[in-house]
Amino acid sequence: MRIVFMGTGEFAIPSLEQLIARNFDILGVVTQPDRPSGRGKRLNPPPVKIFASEHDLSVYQPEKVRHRDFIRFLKKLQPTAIVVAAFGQFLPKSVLAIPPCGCINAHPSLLPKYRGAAPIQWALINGETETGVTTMLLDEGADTGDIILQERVKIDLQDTASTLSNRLAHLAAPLLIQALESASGAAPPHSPQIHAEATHAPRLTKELGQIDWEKSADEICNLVRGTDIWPSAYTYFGDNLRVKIIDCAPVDHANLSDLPPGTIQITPDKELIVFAGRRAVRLNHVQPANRHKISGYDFINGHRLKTGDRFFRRDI
RNA sequence: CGCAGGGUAGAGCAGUCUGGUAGCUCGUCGGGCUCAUAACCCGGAGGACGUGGGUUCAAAUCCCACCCCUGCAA
Repeated sequence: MRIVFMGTGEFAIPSLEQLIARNFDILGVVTQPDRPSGRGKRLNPPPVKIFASEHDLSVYQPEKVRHRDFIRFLKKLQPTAIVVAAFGQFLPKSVLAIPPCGCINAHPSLLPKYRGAAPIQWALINGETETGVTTMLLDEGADTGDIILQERVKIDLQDTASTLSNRLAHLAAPLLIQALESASGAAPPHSPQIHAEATHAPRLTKELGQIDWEKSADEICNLVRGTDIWPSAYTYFGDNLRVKIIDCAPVDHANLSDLPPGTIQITPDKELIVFAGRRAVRLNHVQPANRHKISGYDFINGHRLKTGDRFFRRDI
C-alpha cells in the first residue's frame, strides 16, 4: 500500500513507526517547515522530521500543502492513502481527492467530542474520566469527517497532558493500521459523526494557565494536569514572583473556615497547602520563574513561607 | 547575534549596588527535655562563593572572557 504520511508533533511518531514496522510503502513524509524555537531562537526541525530522517524517509516541508506545485507533486506520488496525525495544516479538497482510499486521520478524542487543537488538554481540564482515539476520514471541516474506528481509554487521576498524550499516541498507531487494512481499493467503512453532540477544544492560551484560587481544588488540579505541556498552571507570590505549579493534589483540610482562597498553610510536617474555593490543594512541586523545579518543602524553606502568606492573581 | 533571571555547605535561598576573615530556613551528626514525637532546647561537622584572567593592601562583591542552568518569546 502506497502511503504518504503527514505529521509534525510527537503524537504522530508512534504511528509513523508502526507504518514502517508493518512495511507499508511510505512514499514520503510531509511535515511543517523548521521554525525558530527554543532559547536562542535557532531554527529547529519538528519531531517527525527528525524521526523520518533517521529512518531514511523522504521528508517534504511545504509552507502550505495547498500550494499548486505541491498538490501536483502529491498527485505524481500516486498514494493509495494519506495518513495524517498531529500535522497542523488543513488539507484542501484537491488534496483530499487524491488518494483512492482517502485521507485517514487519528484524533485524540472520542469524536464528535473535543474537536480542535487541544482535545487531550481540555479533556483533563474538564475532569473527564474517559477519552479515546478516533480514526476518521478527513473532510474539509475541522475534525468533522466520518468516523472509521474509535477506541476508549480511562483517564487516570495521575494523568497529565503529557502522559495521556503519550498513551493515546501509542493507541492511535494500531488504530490507523487497522483502518488502513480495512480499506481495499476504496475508503474503509465509515459513518458520519453526530454533529449535534460536538464540543470544541480550542488551542490553549497563556492566560488560561493562571490559577483562580476561588475555584475548587479539583478544578485547579485538573488545570494543572491539563496544561503541563503548555502553558502550565501558574500563580504569583511575594514581589510578583511567578510560580508554576508542577504537581498538586486536592486535600481536605479541617479549618478552612475564614481564610480566603489563595492563603497558604504550612502543616506540621511542612506540607504546602493552599486554600481553594472549595477544599484545599497540596502543592507537591513548584517552579519559581527562572528556577528549577523544586518540592513544596524546598519552596517553604527557601522563601521562608509562613502560614497566612498568600498566592494571588495578577492581571496581565 | 530574540528578551531576561540564575550558578554561595547535602537542599532551597540571602549577601553583590555602598569590596574588609560567609549567613538564613532546613537537613545531617552528637547531646538534652519528654510517656513519646515530625515539636522544643544546647552543641558540632560541612563552602575552592560555576571556571579562567584582571584591578586592589584586600574580591562572593568591581572589570573582561568562557562554561552550565532556567523563565519568556517562538
